[in-house]
Amino acid sequence: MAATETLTAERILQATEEVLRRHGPAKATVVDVARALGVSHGSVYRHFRTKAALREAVTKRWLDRTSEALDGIAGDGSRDPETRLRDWLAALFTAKRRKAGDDPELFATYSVLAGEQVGAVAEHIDELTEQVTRIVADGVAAGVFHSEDPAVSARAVFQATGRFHDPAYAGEWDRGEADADFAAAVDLLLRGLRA
Amino acid sequence: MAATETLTAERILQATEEVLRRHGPAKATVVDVARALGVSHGSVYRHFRTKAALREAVTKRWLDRTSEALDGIAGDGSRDPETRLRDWLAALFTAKRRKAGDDPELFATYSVLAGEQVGAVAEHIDELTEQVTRIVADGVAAGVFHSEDPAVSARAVFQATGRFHDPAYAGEWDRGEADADFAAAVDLLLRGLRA
DNA sequence: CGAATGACAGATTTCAATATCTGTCATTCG
DNA sequence: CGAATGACAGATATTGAAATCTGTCATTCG
Repeated sequence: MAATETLTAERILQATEEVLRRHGPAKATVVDVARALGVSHGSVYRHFRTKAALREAVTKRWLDRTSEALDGIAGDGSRDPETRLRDWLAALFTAKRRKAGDDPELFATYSVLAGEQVGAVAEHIDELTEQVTRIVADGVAAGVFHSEDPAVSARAVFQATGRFHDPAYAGEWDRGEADADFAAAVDLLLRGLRA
Repeated sequence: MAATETLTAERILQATEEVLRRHGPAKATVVDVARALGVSHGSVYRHFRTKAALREAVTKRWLDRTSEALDGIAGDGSRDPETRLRDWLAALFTAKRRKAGDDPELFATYSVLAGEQVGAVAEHIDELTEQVTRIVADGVAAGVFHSEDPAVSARAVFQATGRFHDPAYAGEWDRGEADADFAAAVDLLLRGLRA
């Protein structure tokens, strides 16, 4: 964190993540971030108008990491839609479960941030739902799925699997039934989608 | 609340509900309950060993009211299983939404209690899932549903509709999309269940 | 001149003293 | 005699004064 480098939004975001990791969401202050960077807090306010804006930017970053990883699966037109949807849902569940399990405190921290940044989360969910819509639409085009409206079906699939990606349920992802429940949910939903 | 009546568990539960309604979950104390009844708090402890036990009893009562209302629909063998399942899910959603909308503070209070009483909630969920299992099993018997294991399918249906009954989502039940989302979810799940 | 500072007002958080609560039990009451 | 009480120890919650934080802006620095 050499104070010699120019102060950029990017460096501030990195420092903010570090402070959040160390202090948690409640105790992470703008002053802490400035301290970590060796600058005055006034300088941070030059790049982010408010603390909320800074938190939102950090949250967006974190959410985007998930979206990008899944986009590859959703966009892979070479594989059949049913497998792709199964893989996509499994990848989402696995990624969330891993994050929650590996570093529960950091996951909890970001869950709190997500709760604050309703707008950013809504956008993220829209992105993910859009990915599912693409898979469903491909399936309809290929004649393997039935759907009046792929966007509506995708939304239903995404919401119905909420238990396996919504942080509110993170506590249940460790329990033994989780995998069986997930398999049952996916099987039922895919039966519902099949032409 | 005449102090002349004998002190029964039932009277204590009624007083506790009243105190919870007035003070909310954080500020409702055993001393408050005793005060409301015009007795010493020691007397309350004669009927409930701990404050947690008292809260659990109140929570169970509240949860049971929901279960009973739905049991009638689940058990009505005269109607076809698909309609029954649709009605059951709609009744659950409507009941929850009405409670949350009519008296948001009381609903929030009971949601907090439910969060404390994980055991009681688990039992309640088992009861509800059992009701769905009955409907699914009837459907399989009648040849209108397909399911390897009605209990597993019922669990999947119940969990997949969590967004429409889990208090964690109460904030979204008012939003305009809720009804369309619910309809889409139920349609997709029923397509998945049909033989 | 634009980037960074730090003093400032008002809002929020922390902390320690104080008050209240939980759960027990020897005693009282009817 | 069984039901109810209230004093008590330890745990928890409330309170208000002091410390810290947020966001602004006139001033300094390079």
